Amino acid sequence: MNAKDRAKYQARTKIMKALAHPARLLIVDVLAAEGERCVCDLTELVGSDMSTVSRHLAQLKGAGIVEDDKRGQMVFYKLRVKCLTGLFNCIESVVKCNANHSLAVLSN
Amino acid sequence: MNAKDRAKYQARTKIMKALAHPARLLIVDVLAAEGERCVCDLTELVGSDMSTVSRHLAQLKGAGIVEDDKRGQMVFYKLRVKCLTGLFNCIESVVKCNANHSLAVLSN
DNA sequence: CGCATATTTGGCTAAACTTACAAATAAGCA
DNA sequence: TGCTTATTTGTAAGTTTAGCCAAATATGCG
Repeated sequence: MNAKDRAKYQARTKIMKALAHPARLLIVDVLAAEGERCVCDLTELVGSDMSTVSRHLAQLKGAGIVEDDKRGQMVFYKLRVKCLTGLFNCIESVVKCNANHSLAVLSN
Repeated sequence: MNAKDRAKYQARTKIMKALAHPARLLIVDVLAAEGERCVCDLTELVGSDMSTVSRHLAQLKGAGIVEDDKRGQMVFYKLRVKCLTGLFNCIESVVKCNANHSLAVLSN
């Protein structure tokens, strides 16, 4: 594999890693459904320390998934890309496929 | 957030984590393009120790993304789901969006 | 059976990730 | 300015992950 391909997979990996955490998936889900939210709202939603949530948001931002907008003393985050629906549909289909498979195994 | 939602995000996270590694993304890409491959082929492709590749494959299998089929002394892996294209399209659009943004920043 | 090949697993180390608390920064308001 | 609130950052501890080598397992073949 050449350097260009390696860079391609590294770039993809950064995005996948940013999404590979329950709190961050929850945040993305909420932002997709409801538009922008401040850190304080997301902190309450996630239920972790605000510093932890802030770091989760920094990671999503670093991957280019969200963008922030400071207004007054609050910082609002929103999605930067619109395609997340397709991505989650795929993940969900894997989840469902796994569930079906588990049921099939149980019924043997 | 209730227990059901928590389980939902945990299940999604498992799948995202399984895909959050350059070697595993490469493997999935190749399997999507070329169908099944044995561990030996994938080992050469990835360029790591066979034991490492075997563990990558185990993780993909554990997440329900691939399935294995032992024939003789070789084990063949193939994708278990077909939706990966949509998922990669999304990731790629984030990558491209990031690249465009970087260019825009550079040209300021 | 005895040997070679393909794959997985055990064990270990180094690196990365997650998290909370405390301290620093920034903005609004009296 | 001094105080309060919102957010980020420094730091440290605990957990997870990645990687390799060596050993175990499984299959095929003479």
